[in-house]
Parts: sequence; C-alpha cells; structure tokens
Amino acid sequence: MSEARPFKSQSLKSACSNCSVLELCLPLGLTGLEIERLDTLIVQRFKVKKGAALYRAGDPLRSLYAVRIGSFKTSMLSIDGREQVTGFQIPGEMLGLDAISTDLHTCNAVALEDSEVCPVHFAQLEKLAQELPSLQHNLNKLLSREIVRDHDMLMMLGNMNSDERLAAFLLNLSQRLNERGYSSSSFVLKMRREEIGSYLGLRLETICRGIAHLRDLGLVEINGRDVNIQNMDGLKQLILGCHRQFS
Amino acid sequence: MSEARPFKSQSLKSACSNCSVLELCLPLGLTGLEIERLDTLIVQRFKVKKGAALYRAGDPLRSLYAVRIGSFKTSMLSIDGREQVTGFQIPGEMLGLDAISTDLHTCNAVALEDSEVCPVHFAQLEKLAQELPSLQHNLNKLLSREIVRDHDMLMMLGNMNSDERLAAFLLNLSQRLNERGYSSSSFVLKMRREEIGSYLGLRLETICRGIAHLRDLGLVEINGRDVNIQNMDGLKQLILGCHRQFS
DNA sequence: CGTGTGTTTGATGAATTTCAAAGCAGGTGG
DNA sequence: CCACCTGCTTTGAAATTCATCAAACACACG
Repeated sequence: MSEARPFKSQSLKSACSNCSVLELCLPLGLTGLEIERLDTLIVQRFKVKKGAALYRAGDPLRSLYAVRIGSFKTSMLSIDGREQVTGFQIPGEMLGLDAISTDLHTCNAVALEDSEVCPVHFAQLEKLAQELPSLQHNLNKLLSREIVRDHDMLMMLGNMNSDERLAAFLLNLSQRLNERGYSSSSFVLKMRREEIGSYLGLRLETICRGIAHLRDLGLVEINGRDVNIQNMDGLKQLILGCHRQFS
Repeated sequence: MSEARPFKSQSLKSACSNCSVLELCLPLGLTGLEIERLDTLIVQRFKVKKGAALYRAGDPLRSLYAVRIGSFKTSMLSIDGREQVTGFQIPGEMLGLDAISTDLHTCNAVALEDSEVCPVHFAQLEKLAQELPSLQHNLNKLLSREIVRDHDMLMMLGNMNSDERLAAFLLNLSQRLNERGYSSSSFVLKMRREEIGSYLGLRLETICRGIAHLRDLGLVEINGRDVNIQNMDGLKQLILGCHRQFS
C-alpha cells in the first residue's frame, strides 16, 4: 500500500500533490507529521466522469472521499422516482460522512463535471485517528460541521421564500468557493436548474423566475450557468433575518 | 403534566444507575466495562424546568447532554425574532452534537416539560474515546446518524405536502418513542402546534388543518395534545414515496 | 441541420399563508 | 369554588405564493 503513492509528497500545504485531505484538515490545524501519516491513507486519487456515480445509496462504506477537482451532487431517490438533492460538493469538501452511521451510503454521489477525488479508507482513518488525538478531534468537528450546515439548510427551508432561498444559495456557494481560493463574485453553476430547485425545495421554473427577479433588482447577472454577483451586500440584505448568512 | 411519566409508560431501561448515556450507547454495542468507564464521566444529572434553556446559541460547549426524563426542542433564532425549530429530543437522545464543530452551541435547547439530563463532559469524552476505540466509533456513528436524520428531514421538506409532513412527523415520533420503550400508538405531544409547524416548515394553522384531515381519514385521533394512532399502516401509506419512512 | 437537453416565460390553478375571530383549558386570584 | 385571564387551538375567508401545464427558445453535438 505504501507503494501506492504514485506522486511524491512534498509535505506541506500547496505542494501536496496527491491529497486534498490536506485541505480538509489544515484549516483545523494538524501538524506536518500528522499530515504525512494521513497521506499514507490515500491509496490513489481517481477520476469520475461527468454524470457517473462515485457511490450509490446502499453501497457499503469503504472510503470517504475528498473532492479534489470538479464538483458533485448528493441525492436520495424516492420510490416514485423523484430525486431529492441533499447537497453540492466542491473541491476541498468531503463526501460520504452520512455513511458512517450504518456503514452503508445513504445517498448517491454523482459528478456534475469530470472530477477527481481522493478516497480515504475509513477503517484506516479511524485506526489512525486512534493514534492521533487531534485527527480524531478534527474528524468529530468535520461531522459536527455537517450537522450545522444541515441545520442552516433546515432554517432556510423553514423561513425563506423562493427568492430568498436562491439568494442564500448563491451567497453560500460564493462563500465556499472563496474559501477554496476561487472568485466569490464570478463563477459557473455546474448543476441544472432542476437540481438547484430540488436542493432548495422548489421547482425549476421557480428557480428561473427567481433568477429573473434578482437580475431585475440588479443584484446578479446570470446568463445560463455563468454567475456574476454585482451587489453582494444587496444579496445579503435580501436574506437578512436569517441569523447567520446560511454559513 | 406529570413529570415522572413524560410520554406514557415507564421506560424499561430507566432502572439503570444514574446515566442515560447507557441508552445512548447500548444499541451500538459497548461492553460492560466500557459503560462503567463512561459512567465516570457523568458528574451528576440535573433537572431543567419546563421552558428553561439547557443551553443557548453562543454558549461554549462544555458538555453534551443525554436526555434522561422529559423532552426538549432545539431551535435557532433569526434576527427578526422568528424561531426555527430544528429538532425535538426525547429520553435517550443526545443534545449538543452541533456544537462540536466550533466549540460553541449553535442553537438553543429548551425543555418542553420538566426534564432531566445527564451532562457528558465533552473533553473528557474525547479523552476516554481515545482509550476505547469502540467508544470513538460509536461517537462517530452518533454524529453521522444525526446527519442522516437531517437529510431525511430535507427530503421531507423538499417532497412532501403539509398532510404528508404531519403524518411523517407523527410516525417518526411514534417510532422513536417505541424504540425507547413507550407506546407507539398512544402518546402526548409536548410541543405547541406552532413548534411543530416551525419544525415542518408550515404555519400553526396548517398543522391544525392537517390534524383535522388525518382525523377525517380515520387515521388518528388527536385531542389537544393527546395522540392516538388508529391506523398506522394508513399513515405510512400516506407518506409512501419517501424512500425510507423518514427514519 | 436536425435532435435532444436544458432554460425561459406565460397563463392557470392549487396549496399554503395570512388575517380574523371564536373556542377551550389551565391557572390565579378574588 | 367560581370567574376571569392568558396562552393555545380551531375554524373560516381572503390573499399570496408557488406548482403545474404548455409552448417557445437556446445551445451543444452528432
């Protein structure tokens, strides 16, 4: 397995070639040594073609996945065939945390574009975490953060109308992209209107109309999937009343 | 109402020492020795009066809490003063998991009736978990299970109409009560209509009407806060289309 | 150049919210 | 013990938001 480090690991941050787990853990403050140990968990990163599933509901949990390049959606399917999108993941974010509960994945993870992930073998991660308390602590935090995110989502669905939800969605995406080093005001939506709608508890037509409204207000410029936020504060104003800006 | 019988009959498990952490961990299979060690974490259980806050958003995370007697709601407050309920907790369930993320509680936990909780000092829990791998594993699962629960909630809010949401809510509560040794068909709602509504993303009036509908269908008998499920299968039928029965 | 997938816009209708008012229950003080 | 609050629930009617249905458009791709 240690053979399976196809790329040299130059230890610290940006140099790290084969492992976006760094991005996952660094903000939480692991030491260099710990990161090196972590790197040994990454057998190999691999690609997922647009539209392909990284895993499906019911699959046994083997690995968690850190998105390295591209983006994913997670979704659940209801019996009548309708899809409920539960989240979108961009580079540096983690997939599969919900599977820890039952050792089975509870949702599908599908690539929204040609993507690349780093699998983190979960059993090995747990074992390593035993030796590295701060890693365990970070894993706990990671899981908890996901809970907080979901609560924010619940808050949004409970309190906001369609335009506010859309604004919150755009702001949230903007912020997350920014955290990962991308532009916060100019980005491309990798998902369809229908998927945004599912995520926000709305129909795709409502998303379209919402976009039109925000455009009419001069807050954003959206052409197809190209987004340009023109008045960030105005957008935030719209969703004020939500205690956090849907972090 | 009477505080000794929070939801109906006496719990089977409440005989156990002073620690409802047992109930938290037992279903996940800890050994007796591990449980003994766990017990040492419980400094003392204490009471929370109806309407009092166990903790508030912004409070530092000191302990997680296992509900021992009674019930709680967790909620977030928006600037304009509206409350978003994010969950209800009954005996044997855990409070505070979301705080691990930032070491600050992100929501308020308020007792719906005179209640009693077991605080579990979190730093000590983490330390003990270091020594007991299976405890750590269980903690991971606990966190993950919360994520799954939230996802189910998102699914519900995205796909169900008001009557279906109400049915799902009642079934969910019924099932959880049953798991804890209470009756699954006959119980008392400890929360107001408004709180149910907030939780389900609906107005209190809509909850009332939903109750009337379910009653007209002969599925439940609800007088004030007393619930009697008369046709469990019928209720489940209503929400079919949701891939799990909103576990 | 047609085909298919995704997006936009309009018109209509249904579900839910909002506003309003009355009813009920429990608790308190007279 | 009763009467009266107060907070919660129920029901009705009107208003609003969003979903649905339908059609046209845009764009990429073979």
